[in-house]
Amino acid sequence: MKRRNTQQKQMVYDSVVMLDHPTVEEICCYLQQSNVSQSTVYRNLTVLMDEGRIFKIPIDGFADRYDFTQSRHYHVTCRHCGKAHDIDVAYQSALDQVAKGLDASISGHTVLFYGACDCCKDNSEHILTDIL
Amino acid sequence: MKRRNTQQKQMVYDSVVMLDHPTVEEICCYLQQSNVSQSTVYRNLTVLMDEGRIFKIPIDGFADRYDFTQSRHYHVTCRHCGKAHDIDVAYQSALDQVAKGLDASISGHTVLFYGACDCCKDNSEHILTDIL
DNA sequence: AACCTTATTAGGAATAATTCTTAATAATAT
DNA sequence: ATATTATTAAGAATTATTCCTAATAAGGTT
Repeated sequence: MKRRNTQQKQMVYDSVVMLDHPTVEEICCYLQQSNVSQSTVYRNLTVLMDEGRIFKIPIDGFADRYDFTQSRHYHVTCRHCGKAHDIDVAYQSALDQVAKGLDASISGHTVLFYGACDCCKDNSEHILTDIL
Repeated sequence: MKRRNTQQKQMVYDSVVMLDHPTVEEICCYLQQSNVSQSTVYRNLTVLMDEGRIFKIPIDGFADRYDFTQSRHYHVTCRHCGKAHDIDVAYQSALDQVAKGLDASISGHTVLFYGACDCCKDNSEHILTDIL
């Protein structure tokens, strides 16, 4: 089955790049004006992940988010707002080395930090009352 | 609101300890004979996470799994069978140090390795035909 | 440039996962 | 023992995701 380059697929990819670590809902909302259907968004997210052009960031208690593949980096996910933020950590290759020593054939790894992002840290009182 | 120590809550906790990184479904199945309802399982998993006694392992493409809090460790999640396996990695404190330097108040971190677990690596042909 | 072939789409139905609702129960304090 | 109220079972409701089908359009061929 040869893959086609459809406008919808490109728009889904573009929205992942354009929006900042969007959720499915945010992508759908953004593409709603372009008449891209919800199932098309889901399907193309899967396709783009298969192609390695994007990947998913699991967020505990909130909707998963998507990021496009550029330089390797990790993420902080915020317990208050559920957003993801890029961070650079020096240990990628060290952890790759660890992976080689494991009794499993590892194809990759990720590090997830969780806490309050810069934005929520400042307004933590306000945010907490919003949430609780 | 003061928390109670119910039999059901204890059974949910015990099943997370007893079963090996179970999914919600596996816990429900295990507790079915004890007449613990599904919503009680969900509710108590949330409660136990709030109390810090258990935590969730997100598994891409498969159901989330749960683990109980003991010594700090990371996990390998298998792309074939969706199971989680414990691993020890030397970088916990190094990554904690990284967290301190970040422009966010970090409360924790985790590392997720993904690939084929020992079991699936051996039977990868068989497993692949099962899946694809 | 018109024509095939067939992957992809829109739209909605179907399914699966999780949360919510309510009256009954049982854990804990008094 | 009794009272208070958090917790429960059961299932309804909601939400997220996948599946289905006829119509469309991408991209190769002439």
